[in-house]
Amino acid sequence: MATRTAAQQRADAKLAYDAYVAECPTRQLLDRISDKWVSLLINALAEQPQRYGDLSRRVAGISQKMLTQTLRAMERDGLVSRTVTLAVPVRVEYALTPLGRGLLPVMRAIMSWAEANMDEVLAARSDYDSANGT
Amino acid sequence: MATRTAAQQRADAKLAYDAYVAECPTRQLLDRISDKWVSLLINALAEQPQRYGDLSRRVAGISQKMLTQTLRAMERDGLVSRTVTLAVPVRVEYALTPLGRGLLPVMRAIMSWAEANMDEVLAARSDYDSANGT
DNA sequence: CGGGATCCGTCACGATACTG
DNA sequence: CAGTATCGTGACGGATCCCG
Repeated sequence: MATRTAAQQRADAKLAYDAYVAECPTRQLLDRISDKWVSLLINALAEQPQRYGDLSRRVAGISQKMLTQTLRAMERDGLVSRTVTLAVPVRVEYALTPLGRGLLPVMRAIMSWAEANMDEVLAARSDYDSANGT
Repeated sequence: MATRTAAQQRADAKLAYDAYVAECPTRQLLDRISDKWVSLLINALAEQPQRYGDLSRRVAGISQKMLTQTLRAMERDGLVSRTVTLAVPVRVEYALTPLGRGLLPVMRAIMSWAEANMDEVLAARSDYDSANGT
């Protein structure tokens, strides 16, 4: 329970002391989209609707906790749908909603940029590192 | 020193256990871009080059620690430049590099999507919340 | 003074174990 | 198979101090 509550109170706190957020509510959404796991999950689900275990393997680095937590948050925001098929092994399938699917072009744009400029970033990175010794 | 080291070891650890990352190095970049503060700072710096204190006020919710840390990471990746003008009060100005400026269209796309679909997300959110009671 | 490093408390995260 | 509960670590925010 502490998980979502914590995220919530951070958002609330921000709204309280950050006028910039208040006059531009899209910051909340940008925060949600700018989540590491959200972007990965959206891309994963873009290929096809997938089950919990599939996503767990597809994204690989994610823990069950964060997978559940992120999936819940995305479901709450209407980005993904959660379909439970009651069977002997319970089957839960996650899929992108039309709303979530609308994020795909944006995600693809990010991926494209990353692919195109990866080497430049790597160069800058090693450059910076060599300048700082360690 | 623990700051950059931490970010480093996370990246290293990921490369070690995540095969999906290995075959698609753009994931590292997506991680960097998908950072909450990075996106806000890019947007802030897009308007104009700004000093440390300006950014601190502009982004508001950010702590000095995270501001410095994120700025360093972005500088390392060649997204921003750090110019120190030696004067009585030291003047440090941060600006987007051409590489970082290339991220602007993507960021603007995200912002546009957020603006366009904000109400839908909010609706889904309250819908979900009312279904869950608390 | 402005820029930033350091210390500390807290909370979010990751790994593991357990349940329906 | 899909999740929840528990626990340890470390990342983050806040305050303080330092340096040019």
